[in-house]
Amino acid sequence: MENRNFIRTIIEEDLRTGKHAFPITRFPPEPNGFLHLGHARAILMNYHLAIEYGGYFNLRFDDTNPVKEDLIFVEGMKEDIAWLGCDWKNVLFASDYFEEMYQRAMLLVTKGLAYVCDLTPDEIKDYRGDLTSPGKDSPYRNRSIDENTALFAAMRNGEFKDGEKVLRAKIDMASPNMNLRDPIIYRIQRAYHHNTKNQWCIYPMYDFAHPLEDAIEGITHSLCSLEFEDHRPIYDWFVKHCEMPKVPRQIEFGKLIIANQITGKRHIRKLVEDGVVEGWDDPRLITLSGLRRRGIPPKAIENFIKALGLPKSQGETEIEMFYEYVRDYLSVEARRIHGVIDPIKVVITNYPENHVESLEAPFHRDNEALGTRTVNFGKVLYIEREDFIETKPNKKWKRLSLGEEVRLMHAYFIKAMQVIYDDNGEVLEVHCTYDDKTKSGSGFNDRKPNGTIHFVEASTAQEVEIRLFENLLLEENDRNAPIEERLNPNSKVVRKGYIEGNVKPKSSEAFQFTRLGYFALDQDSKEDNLVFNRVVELKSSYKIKK
RNA sequence: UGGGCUAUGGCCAAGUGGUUAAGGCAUCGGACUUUGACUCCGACAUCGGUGGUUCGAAUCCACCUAGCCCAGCCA
Repeated sequence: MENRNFIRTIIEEDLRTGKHAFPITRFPPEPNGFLHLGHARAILMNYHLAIEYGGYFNLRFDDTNPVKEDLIFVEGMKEDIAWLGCDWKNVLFASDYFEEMYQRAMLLVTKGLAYVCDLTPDEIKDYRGDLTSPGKDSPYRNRSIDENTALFAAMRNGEFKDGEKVLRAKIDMASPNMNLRDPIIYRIQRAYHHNTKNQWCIYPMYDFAHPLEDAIEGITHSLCSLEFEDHRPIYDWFVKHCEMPKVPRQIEFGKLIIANQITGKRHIRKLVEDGVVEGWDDPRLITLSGLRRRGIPPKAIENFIKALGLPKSQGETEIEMFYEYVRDYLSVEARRIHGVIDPIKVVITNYPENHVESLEAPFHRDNEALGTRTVNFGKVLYIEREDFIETKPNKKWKRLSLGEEVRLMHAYFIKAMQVIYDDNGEVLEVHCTYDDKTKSGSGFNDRKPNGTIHFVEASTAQEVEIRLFENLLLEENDRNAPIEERLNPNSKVVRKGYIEGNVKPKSSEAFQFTRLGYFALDQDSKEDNLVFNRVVELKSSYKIKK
C-alpha cells in the first residue's frame, strides 16, 4: 500500500552508513490557523517515517511571530494531530529556545557574521536589489564587532523603538539567491507572546530560528515543502556558523494540494463571515476539524496519504481519490442499517393490521464481529422513491415496478400490484403483496427476485435529519473566477428521513445506510433529533440508459 | 531577464543504463452478489520535445519547451 519515496531512500542510507542511529522528525506548524487535509501529508509522513525506522516525532510550534499567533490554535492543532493518530514525543515551542537563539545570534555578532542595521524597511527593500540585479551593501554593514555587540544587546533591552533597527546576517548582497542577501535575523516588535508574555521585545525570523530549533532538538531529517528549497543554503549557513553541535538536514517535498477545494485562510474566513459555511469545522471543508465532524475516519486519511507517497514534484490530487479511501475503509468497518431519505409508502395488502414482526439481520454481511440487530417488518413500510417506477423500463431495472417481485433486504419478497398517486401525479403509495415463504434466511430458492431493495418499517422508524453534502465548488469551468462565482448552491441539502427503529447510533460512528452511502452523527444531534452527515456516497455502476 | 526546482497514461505515483515501464484512483468490459456496494477476472502509457552517447536510455549529455517558487522587519 505504501509508496516508496526518495526520503525513505535517504533515511535508509543514513541508517546504513551509521550517520544516524534512528530518525528524529518534527511537524512545525505556526499556530496561526487551522490544519487541513494538505497538512496531513506532512504530519503523517513525519510521524510514520520516524516511527517506522525506530525513531520519534516531535510536535513543535513555530511561534516566532506573536502578532499572528494564538494559544487557541495550538490547542486545535494538538487535537487534530492526535486525532490522526500521531503521538508526539514532545510538544515544544520555538519560544522555548528564545534565550539560546539570542546567544547564538550574539555569537554570530562576535564572529563578525551579523550586524545591526538602521535602514528603514523601504530602504532595506531598495538595497536588496531585485531578481536580476544585485543588491547594495547597507551603510551599516561594516560596523565594528564591539558596536554591533552593544547595539544588539540594546535591542534586546528595549532601548529602541519597534522597527528602528534589525539584526542581519552578513552574507552576500550580490547573491543570485535573494535569501542570502543579508537576511534579517531579529526584528524589534513589542507584542504580547502567548508563551513568553512580555519578556521579549525582539523576535527571531524564520530563516534563523528554524534551523536552530531543528538542531537544538536533534532533528535528523527536517522535512519541509518545496518553496523552502532556496532557503536550504541559509539553513545550512546558520547551523554551521552558529556552531550547532547537531546538524539536521532539510529535505523538501511537494505539498499535498487537493484540486478544487478551499483551504486558504482568508477564503475560509470569508465563507464563514458570509455565512456560506458554518465554521472552520463545516463538514464541507477539508479542514481536519471539518473532516472529523463530517465523520471521516482518521485511518482513511492515513491510508490515503500513504498511498499518495512523498513526491518531489508538485501536482493536484482529485478529491475523489480521497473519497475512495474513505469508502475502502468504511466498507470493511461500518455497520450497515437501513435508511430512507426520500420515502414513498408501501402497503402490504396481505399482511395483518397492527402487527410488527422482528427479523434478525447482521450489521455486516462479511464482518460477523459487528453483530446483528433486529429489523422490523409490518404492513406499512417506506422505500426509497427512486427504487420504484410504475413500468419496468428495461431488463436492467433491478428494483420495484408493477408486477415485479423484489426482495426486501433481510425480510420478504414483495410484488407491486397497484400505485396510488396524489393530485400532482406523484406516487403516494405502492400496494404490494408479500409471500411469507420467502422470508430471509429460510433458504427459499424457488424464484429469483428482480433485485433487492431496502426499506424501513413505518410505525417504528426513527425520523432523523440528514445532511447531504456536495463539493463546495462547482466543477471548474474557469478556475480563475472568484470563489463566490464558483459556489455550488447544493453543497448542503437538509432532508428528513427515516432509519430503522432498533439501532441506537453512537456519536461519530459512521454507518452505511444500505445502498445509499455512509452517514455519521453530527455534533448537532440531540437525543430526540438525530442529525446525520453524509460522509460519502456509495459508488454505483448503475447507468440510466436512454 | 538572475537563481532554485519540476516534467512518466484523465488524476496521483514508482522507477537512478538492460524490467513485458510497479501500484492506486478514474474509465471500459465481464463474473459473483439478500447492498446496481464489496470481491474477483480482463482491458487501458514508451516516459514534455529534439538531437546525441551507448550493443542497449524514462534513466547519461546538449539544446529547447512548459509549469512552480524567490525581491515580508510572514512562516
